[in-house]
Amino acid sequence: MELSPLTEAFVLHFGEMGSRWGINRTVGQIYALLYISDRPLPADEIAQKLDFSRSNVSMGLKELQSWRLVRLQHLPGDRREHFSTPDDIWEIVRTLAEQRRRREVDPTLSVLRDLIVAQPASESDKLAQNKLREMHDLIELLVGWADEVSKLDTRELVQLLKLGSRVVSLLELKNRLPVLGRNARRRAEAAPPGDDMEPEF
Amino acid sequence: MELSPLTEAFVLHFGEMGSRWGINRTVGQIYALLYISDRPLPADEIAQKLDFSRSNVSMGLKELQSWRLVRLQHLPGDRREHFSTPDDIWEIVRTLAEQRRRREVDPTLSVLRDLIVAQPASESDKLAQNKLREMHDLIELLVGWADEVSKLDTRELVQLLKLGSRVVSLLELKNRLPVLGRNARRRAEAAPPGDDMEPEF
DNA sequence: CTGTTCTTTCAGTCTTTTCTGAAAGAACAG
DNA sequence: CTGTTCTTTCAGAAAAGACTGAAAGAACAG
Repeated sequence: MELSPLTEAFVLHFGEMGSRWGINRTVGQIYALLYISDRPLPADEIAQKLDFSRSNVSMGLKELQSWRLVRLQHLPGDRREHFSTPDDIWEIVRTLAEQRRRREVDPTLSVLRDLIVAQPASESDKLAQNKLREMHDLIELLVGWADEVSKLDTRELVQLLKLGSRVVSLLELKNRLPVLGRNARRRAEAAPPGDDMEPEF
Repeated sequence: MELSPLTEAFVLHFGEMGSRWGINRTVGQIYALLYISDRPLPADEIAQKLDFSRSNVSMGLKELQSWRLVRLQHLPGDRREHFSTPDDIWEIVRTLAEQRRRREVDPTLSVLRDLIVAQPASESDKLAQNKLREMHDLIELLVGWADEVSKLDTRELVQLLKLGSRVVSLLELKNRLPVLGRNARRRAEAAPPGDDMEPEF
């Protein structure tokens, strides 16, 4: 591996973490290298820097492309394909969330729904179905939230995250002054129609 | 596997998902079985139901205990140890988040910090350090947020999640009427000291 | 076309991880 | 103590997953 010690440390750690999150070590290292590089890299250079076979890199890049995590581009005067990560790290997070959802969360919700509506074969199946419903509702709540906030632009999202749990006191303010809250919200830009509070708030 | 079709389907899917999230399939299945069961199960019963060796179950339970995801209890008149998951699914989510953070996120932040303060060996190391700083700050923002909201009780948390991105309009209301917002917030219970808005809001 | 350069595929090998059975250890009832 | 029941450990077997080299495929310049 012919990398600066800094890059090497990052790449190795990231590969390790990847394998703990269900991503193969090689793929994690390739991604880390692309992320930390200041320019798009061609596959043969990745292979050489990480000391993997060229074919392994090809497969890793294929995997990363299927996750939409890397961009392919051609540089003038070079026939090779060059790969890079998005410049905006928030875009990476959004992509990751979106893909995990599509690949793992949605299929899980679908399985849970099927099992919840299935005819229970016993009393204990009925109890089990209650548990599954609880899990289903929780996951749906979380992905619903994720959907909502992923619509925000980065500035708003950061603001929201920085506010953290203190947002709850805003909520309480709103509950205490419902009329003011509503009117003010009507004035807010970008409020889509049908966006009213749910009854329980 | 001597399980009702419903349980079997759930256990198999959960095992599959586990392996995509860096959790071994067996461990995922054991957890799924404990979750869906309406009573604590002893290890030998798990082994028999899932058709694993008794020793495999022992190792799986050890793993789950190290994640604090299962509870061990003794039933009167039975010498065997019985295992169960918490009744409150939100507690499971909190534990999972806490443990992943302790095991993966914190070590990553620590590596990133080390690399960011290291002496760069080149111009390109300096650029790399900027990228690492960006990643570090993003992760810190996310875990800071997670810390904050995990302090909320379940009712508040659900309320917040249901509100989704609409919370942004509350934020905007607050920005527009800062004095009112502040006064109202002072009145809110459970507002810890030093809880003022950051200057940028 | 032809030759060159780059990319992908895949069968087989190698590595890592998971799983098992056997044996040792622990807890306790009698 | 002793025997019984339950649990853990661990070396090796089995399975899964990752990686490679060789060969085929694709893109294009001349």
